[in-house]
Amino acid sequence: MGHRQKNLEPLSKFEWTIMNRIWEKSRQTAREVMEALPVEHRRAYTTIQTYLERLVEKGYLQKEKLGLVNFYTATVNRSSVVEGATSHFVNQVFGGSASRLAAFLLPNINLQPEDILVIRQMLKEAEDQNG
Amino acid sequence: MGHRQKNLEPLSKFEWTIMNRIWEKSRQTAREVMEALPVEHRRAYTTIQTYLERLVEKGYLQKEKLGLVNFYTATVNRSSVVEGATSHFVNQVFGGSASRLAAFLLPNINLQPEDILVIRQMLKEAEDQNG
DNA sequence: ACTACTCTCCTACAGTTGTAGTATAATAGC
DNA sequence: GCTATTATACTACAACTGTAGGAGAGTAGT
Repeated sequence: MGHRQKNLEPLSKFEWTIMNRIWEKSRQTAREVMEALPVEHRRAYTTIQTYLERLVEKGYLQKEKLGLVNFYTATVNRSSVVEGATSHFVNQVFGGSASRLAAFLLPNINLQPEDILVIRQMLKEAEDQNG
Repeated sequence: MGHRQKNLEPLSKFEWTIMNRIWEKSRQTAREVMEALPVEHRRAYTTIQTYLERLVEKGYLQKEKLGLVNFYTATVNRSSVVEGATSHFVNQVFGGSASRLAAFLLPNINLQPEDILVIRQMLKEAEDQNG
């Protein structure tokens, strides 16, 4: 499954929450991140700061100070991180077999008719590629 | 997506490794678990013991002492734990949308022709169920 | 100039995870 | 009966994760 350019420590639970926000909005301050969090993820302002700093140390974010305020931007793109996390998850839980994951998922989720169409289309493409 | 009967702490990385073995073989001793680990997961004997004890505390395993030796068995079945972990993962990484996960997976994995057949069949069933 | 606000930076601390040593008890071989 | 082996129970400890308080600096209002 593809590649990761850097060798970053995996994201923890709450770090994902933060990163998701930053990927969505690109340039963010601590306050902006904090205010965007849904109620169940509300934390003290300095807690958000701590996470942002740790994410800089881990190499996921870049910090830029404008005037008083720090602005944070992602240094890695979301899809490469998602890819790493997914393949790690598939290894851990499904012994590396993504089709076992698929087999598990499909009967358990509520697919909308349009999801089904999309997936059919992708299957077709996968098939054509393999000849 | 289904339900979990108990409210267990999530498994950590190495705990998954251990649990996978126990689910596969049912009743296991520390030594058996240890010897089954592939080279890259080799750990000291007492490390394995520590993990087994923690898994008992967390409620995933049950311990039974026969003579000197402790035997460990799973108290929860694999698929319910897998289900919990999968839905947690999907929430964290794909904002709760399993079809986004599917959309991500399909182009990135190498599906065998028979996997494709199986998935088509499951899609059909999903479709029939929704009417 | 004083006050209130808000930001950063530094420090702290408990819980979890990864890792294993040590003391002690039972057992098997000689 | 002594010795080597092996299992358990207990203890330890560093790194990482979740959480936040306090000190100090800049800024806006009065």
